[in-house]
Amino acid sequence: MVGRVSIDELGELQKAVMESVWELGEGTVQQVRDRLDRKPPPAYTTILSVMQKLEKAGWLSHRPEGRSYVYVPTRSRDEAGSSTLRTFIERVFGGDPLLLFQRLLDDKELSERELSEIRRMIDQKRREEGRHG
Amino acid sequence: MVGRVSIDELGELQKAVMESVWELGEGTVQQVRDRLDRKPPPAYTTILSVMQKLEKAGWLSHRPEGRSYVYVPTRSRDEAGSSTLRTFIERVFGGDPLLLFQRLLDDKELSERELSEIRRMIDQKRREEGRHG
DNA sequence: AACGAAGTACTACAATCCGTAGTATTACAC
DNA sequence: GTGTAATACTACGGATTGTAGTACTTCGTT
Repeated sequence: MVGRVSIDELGELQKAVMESVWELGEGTVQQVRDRLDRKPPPAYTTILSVMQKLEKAGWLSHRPEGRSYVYVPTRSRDEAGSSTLRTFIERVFGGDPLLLFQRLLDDKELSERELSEIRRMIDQKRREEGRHG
Repeated sequence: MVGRVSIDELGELQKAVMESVWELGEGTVQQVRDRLDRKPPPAYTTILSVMQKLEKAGWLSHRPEGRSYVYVPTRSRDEAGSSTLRTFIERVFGGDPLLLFQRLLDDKELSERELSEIRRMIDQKRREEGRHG
């Protein structure tokens, strides 16, 4: 089952672990465990298991360092967010990003500032692409 | 457990059933079953169970009509998409729609047409809100 | 060379969810 | 009343998640 591409297909703890690893850049089981602040801190082996499963699922890889393993995300938080967004648009909006955007506009209380910010982003993007039509 | 708000928290069959009901507007178990085209069509009672669970979870309601029940979505496809988007932005982008939008821009191969379409949507929205700044 | 500490590997298990459907029951048509 | 179609109720196997124990390895220290 190496195919969990989307962040929201992860369980709560799994997601929290991934967030920690992303924040840390990379980290050992201990470091991740310390960073999570959960009511009763999960056992070391719990976090270990979760991370091993995340590795099996393709979210993490590891390298030995000293006596322990340093776990590294296979994708940046951004990349993960991207595929998550992609599959989300696929699933919920039939693959059409414009539908998503329309819903975004209709739904959210976007301030005037945010609206102009979005326009600015678009113009920026246009400049990057070297087209001004 | 009445609180599954987001479409992507549904299972595959559950989602397919919801889509069918949305497409039909409303429908009986039979109608939904006929509309799904699955390799071996699931047993009538399977669809029935699924729909009963969906009702318990708040996605459907029903009214008696003739000998059977007509199931009705509690929310339109659009409304469901909206809450799904909301929870998605919450989960994946920390609640910031601009982050989502930025990722959308970075990610997707948006054509010039789509970009101007988006600008048009924004301007439209602005007019609706009666502000032009 | 033996011991202890720290870490990993492997295994397990309860809860929950999903798909799946059988069986029992009800209600209407004839 | 008999049969048919529908619903209600119950069950169950597989998967996933969180949870962690136990056993094994490895390295530093004595």
